[in-house]
Amino acid sequence: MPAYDPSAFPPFAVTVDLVVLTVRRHALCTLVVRRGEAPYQGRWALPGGFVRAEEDLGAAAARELVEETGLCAHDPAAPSPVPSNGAHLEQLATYGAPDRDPRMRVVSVAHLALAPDLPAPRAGGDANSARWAPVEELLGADALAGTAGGGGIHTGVGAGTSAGAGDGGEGPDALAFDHSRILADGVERARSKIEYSSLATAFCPPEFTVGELRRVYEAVWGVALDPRNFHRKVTGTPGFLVPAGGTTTRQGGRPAQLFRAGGATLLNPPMLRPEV
Amino acid sequence: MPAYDPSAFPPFAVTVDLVVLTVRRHALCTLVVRRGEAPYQGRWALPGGFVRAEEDLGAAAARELVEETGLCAHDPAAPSPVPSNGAHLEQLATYGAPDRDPRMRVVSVAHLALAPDLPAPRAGGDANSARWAPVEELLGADALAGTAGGGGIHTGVGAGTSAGAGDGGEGPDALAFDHSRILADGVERARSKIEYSSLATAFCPPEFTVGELRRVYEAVWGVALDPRNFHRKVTGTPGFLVPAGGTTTRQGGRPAQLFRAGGATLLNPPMLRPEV
DNA sequence: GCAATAGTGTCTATCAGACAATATGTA
DNA sequence: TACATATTGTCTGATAGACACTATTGC
Repeated sequence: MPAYDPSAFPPFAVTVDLVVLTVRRHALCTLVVRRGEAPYQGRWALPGGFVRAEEDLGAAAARELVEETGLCAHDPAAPSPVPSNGAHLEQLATYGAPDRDPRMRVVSVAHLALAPDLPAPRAGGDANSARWAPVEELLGADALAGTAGGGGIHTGVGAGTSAGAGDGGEGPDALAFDHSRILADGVERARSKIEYSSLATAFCPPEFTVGELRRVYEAVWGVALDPRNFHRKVTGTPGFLVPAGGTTTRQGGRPAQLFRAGGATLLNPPMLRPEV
Repeated sequence: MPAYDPSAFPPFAVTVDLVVLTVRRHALCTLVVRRGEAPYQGRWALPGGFVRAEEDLGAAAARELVEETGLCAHDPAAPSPVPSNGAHLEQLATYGAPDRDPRMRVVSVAHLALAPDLPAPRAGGDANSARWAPVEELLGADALAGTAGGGGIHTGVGAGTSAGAGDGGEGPDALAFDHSRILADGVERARSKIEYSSLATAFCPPEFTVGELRRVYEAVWGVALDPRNFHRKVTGTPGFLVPAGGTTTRQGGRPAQLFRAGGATLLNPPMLRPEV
């Protein structure tokens, strides 16, 4: 089989970037690393790196994830009996505007990872070069208000994906490259996907309480939910939660039942995100 | 600004592939072209091509779309008063398994296009090299049954996106490369997105009747819907449909009111897809 | 008249949203 | 005791699903 004529197509570099989300102290946070070199030297950016020559895109994202956080990616396609540990990892979208990297033509396949609250990040041991940043701080309050950008619900990355600057503003605190837009798209994906899937459990430890799960929804959506209706909804949806047996008082107050994520991945009918 | 050291990263070719969907004779159909060269010579494949050196990903997809169908892509991000003509175009997912093309490392950014029923395709004038193929014929009946594959609702392209063979079988009628999987992902995206958005109107001409819109839903979902409840739902959702003024009898029977797509893009509450 | 489609009215079961009271821990 | 959280019950409004009938065209 002859190879392509190399002059027939332009060469690209392909990278993966990671939107790693977690819930810390009632706030949705994402992992950012400080850039050590130009361009955007000293600015915060999403973690990422080059895809290797014989490496699958998902494998590259999983490798970057373990390098940055120590988290083992949990492949939702693989038949694993229980979400052992590991984070949820899925492809988000691909960003390839010609001028998104001033050095050369780079196409980045962004991935979205959801993880339980973690110890402080360790980026090569340098404590000052990686941190969990509240999403609100990076994107501005308008991003919390809901479907602000053109994103709409779900993965609706329209043709505008590669269009210009991000929603998160262009100030000196904005993320490097087009990472503000990537982050905004990832956050919107997470917000919409917890509506109709059991993905919110990916933010929780293996065993968790109904209240902890509710606080995940409240942090991701930025709203307050009625504890009674929430309890009725999640315990009444077949396959969403299965009792783990024990109780815990780690949240204070009356002991709460512990649950594990059930086998159901799709919620029907979905959780309803309050209007505004 | 120094360029990267070329030895620091492997070279990739980047392509766009198109899942162009339409509704023809009560069936969901997709555009396929016959391959003229190895590999997979003579097999049907999704249309696509290389991204040019200074070209945005969405622009490359729009260019391929107009080349293959003559359709002008309608950018949902642009503030156009009315969906003039043109098809809906959005990014779908990216496929980059190392062995997906035996000749070299190719990463393909798949896009999804939705269009009204069109005249027969014209692929360079060769009538025998392009056609509208019923999706059911390409993917098998199981794909019509609903959320068969690992896809789940929405764009939930999990980490399994780049995993091996497609759902559509490996028989001699299967599409080239991993295009069966790409098609399956695109179909699932369309099926889920018409639930909660007004995207079904992208399958209709600029002016259409409630019955025509209902037949779009029935073709895409592969189910029968109650005409009365459907009529109540779509006419009762603010901003979904606006009366165009006239009537038509092109479907036979009593004249039906004509509508245009309203400004609303998100449907709240969504259309409910019947449970199998 | 017959066939085909369009359009409307009603009943019911289900469910989301709004509300308060009690239970059981820790400080 | 004071406090914090968990857990359960009820009412009401909105709506999806099921169902039958009339309206208006072309043949």
